[in-house]
Amino acid sequence: MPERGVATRAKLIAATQDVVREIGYAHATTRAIAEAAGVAEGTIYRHFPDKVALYFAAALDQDGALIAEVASLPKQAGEGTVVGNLTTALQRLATLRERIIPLEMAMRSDPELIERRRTMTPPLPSDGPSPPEAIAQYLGAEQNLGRIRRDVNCLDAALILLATLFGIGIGLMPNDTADMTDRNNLLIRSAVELFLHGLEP
Amino acid sequence: MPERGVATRAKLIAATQDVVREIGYAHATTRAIAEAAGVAEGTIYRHFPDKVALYFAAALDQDGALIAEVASLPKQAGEGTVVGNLTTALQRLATLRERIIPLEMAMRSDPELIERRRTMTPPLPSDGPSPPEAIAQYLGAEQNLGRIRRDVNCLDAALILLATLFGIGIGLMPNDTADMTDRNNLLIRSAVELFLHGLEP
Amino acid sequence: MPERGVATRAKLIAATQDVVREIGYAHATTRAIAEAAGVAEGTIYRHFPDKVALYFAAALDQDGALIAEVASLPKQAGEGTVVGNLTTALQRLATLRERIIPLEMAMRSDPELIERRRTMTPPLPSDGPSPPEAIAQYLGAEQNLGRIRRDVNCLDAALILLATLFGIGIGLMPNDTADMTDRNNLLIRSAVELFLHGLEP
Amino acid sequence: MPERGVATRAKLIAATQDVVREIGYAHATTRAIAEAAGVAEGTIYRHFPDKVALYFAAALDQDGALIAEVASLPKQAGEGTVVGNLTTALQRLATLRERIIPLEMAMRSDPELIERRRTMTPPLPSDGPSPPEAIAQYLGAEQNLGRIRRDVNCLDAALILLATLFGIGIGLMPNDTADMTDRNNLLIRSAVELFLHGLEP
DNA sequence: GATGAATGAGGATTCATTCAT
DNA sequence: GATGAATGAATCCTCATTCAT
Repeated sequence: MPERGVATRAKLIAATQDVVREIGYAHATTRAIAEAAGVAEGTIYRHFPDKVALYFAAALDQDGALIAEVASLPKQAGEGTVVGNLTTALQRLATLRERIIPLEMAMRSDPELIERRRTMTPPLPSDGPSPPEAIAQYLGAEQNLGRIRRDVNCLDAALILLATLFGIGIGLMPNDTADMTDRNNLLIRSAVELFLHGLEP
Repeated sequence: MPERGVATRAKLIAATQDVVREIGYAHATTRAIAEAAGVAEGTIYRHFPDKVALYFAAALDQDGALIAEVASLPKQAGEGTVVGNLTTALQRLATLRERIIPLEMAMRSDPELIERRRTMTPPLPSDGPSPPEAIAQYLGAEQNLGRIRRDVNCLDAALILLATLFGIGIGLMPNDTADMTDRNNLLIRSAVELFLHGLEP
Repeated sequence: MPERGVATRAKLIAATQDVVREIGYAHATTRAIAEAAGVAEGTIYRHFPDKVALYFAAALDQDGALIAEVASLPKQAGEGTVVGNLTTALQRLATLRERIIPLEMAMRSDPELIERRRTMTPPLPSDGPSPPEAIAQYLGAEQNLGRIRRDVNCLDAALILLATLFGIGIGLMPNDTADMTDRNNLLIRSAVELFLHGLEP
Repeated sequence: MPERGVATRAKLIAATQDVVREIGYAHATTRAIAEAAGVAEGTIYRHFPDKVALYFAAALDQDGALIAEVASLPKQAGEGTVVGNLTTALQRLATLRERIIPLEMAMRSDPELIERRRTMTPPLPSDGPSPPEAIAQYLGAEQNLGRIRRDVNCLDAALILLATLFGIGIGLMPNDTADMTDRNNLLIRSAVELFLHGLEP
């Protein structure tokens, strides 16, 4: 049975994700977040010491889900096709991160958040590989199976794949497309195919 | 020789780029910008109708330089290697955009700026292809020369390359490296090589 | 043997005195007081209608003890020395009031408390003389015994003695002394001696 | 010719003294002070870094006048009567401090202000003796002239006199008298006479 | 009696913008 | 053109108080 305030905390995290996505990090005020969560402004401070702590909770909210998602990737080495495995994994990551992309951007561009993250006690000992690690492990396993070129640095390749995913997620491209999710999933597949087959004939 | 006001305008734009990079878009106040520019706060409003206009001027400041930079790319088709041509071009873009990456992020994630950009009169009739267009043209030319696979959508490939560049520029990767520029240039080269040769054996 | 609620009430009063002394009247929040008392914030309102009532209870808490302390003073007229009798009485008052000096200051300088006190029903029919009255009575008795000059207004003298005591208690003097209580007791004795013997040769 | 904001600064200091006296230190909000000064709330922060700095400026506002007032006291040794000299000096001090007594109390009872004062850079090298020093010097000079007993510690006596003045100023006595200033001046004279002649016959 | 989550008015402070100089 | 004092709405946060448990 959930204690009295667990639901409120969850509402605040969801509201933060929604508000930052809808009106932007710079305009996501405590007032707007409280209103979206359907609680009083003061209630925020019963659950989080300050606004930045709420941002962090909202941004890291799905870290567990992300890690769980990619944890199984290395085991898939040898099954199906490399393109298929990576495309599926990246598309799932993209879906999971859709809500928090603006928060991730803020955490990477706002020096206040960067510093805070640096000095923050890590939330959990993270019982699984992070996305870049998991992808690098998967690529390494495929390398051993001969399905990936031997002269490739797997960690760099994983980072580059994720950088591409991030760039696509931000909507680097002219974003007047109606269904952004579909468009992005197509681009992710194209990107993976390009990465695998190469541009050269 | 620039008149008095022109120099002030340039100082404000440079100060905006510096301040946004150093303390973040959300914390870049008019006071901080004016101080960095060495002018009084009120002076901002002699050159720009409001703060958002200053952001735009700062963010689009180097659009001309970017366009000039990539304009020559299509003409290089057939010369040197594809990897070399793209690597050089992307590294130059990265260098030019280093100052304004945080502003670009803000312009893509802050709905206020997105809307403002939508309703803004385009600054110049854009006397050249934009970076994605130029890269797509280059890839198309190489395709005609047989140096790029025929079954590749050149515009998508260009967008994916730029998304990767953007993701790298944001510092998606653990950014504890001292010389970020060198690290990024290496990653850009790796990314281009991956894109060209593919991961598959 | 006190019931459950009586002990809680006492804890709240003691906590209020402690907290006001430690962090100041202006910063003594209900949260801090409840925490110091080891009870929940809501519990305060089970014992007092509001925070001001708690302040009053804490400030007047030792009025009974003060009155009891000075009640015996007039009877001492003629015994020992005047200096000794007054010094002992004032030092005892100082000790008793040590805990509540900041609350007394607040009750004399915060118009909200002053007004509230004015309209408050007097807590007890005051079964004894107040400190100024008791001291004045004592001085009058000594006057009759010829140990105090006849041309002295005893009530004024008592008020002045207490004003001095209050000024000393506030720590008017440079308060870097380690043991403030000892220093104050010495000053009280010096003050009484000055008052009695006079500065003139 | 006073610069643009000197008058505003003075208005803010006067308003702070008035508001703290009228509604108490704990209720003297920036809003109330700004309103009393006839300026916008934000204007406070153009002249003072924060509210505490404004309190300090208001509390120390008349330190120069106080020091100037007592500076001449030691030179009066031997002139007139000791009672007259001290009474006049103390009554003048009382008048000068009337506006700031509540602020002085706050500065002595609020740990935040005490700490701030401790770490504050002294406003001026204070080109004169402080009130306790000046009074002690005066008493010492009279001692040399034989008008004060030799076995008296002049600094302690000065501190005790000022403690009495402070206690009287706070209104330790039942403060329902209409004209508090007159009543206080009478008490000050009585206190000085008591101090000089002593209570003993 | 006791709790502590929730409240929302109010607090200090910031900030984009204006305007007299 | 340039200044910087003034503005006041808006921001983050606090706090006395209430109430369902």
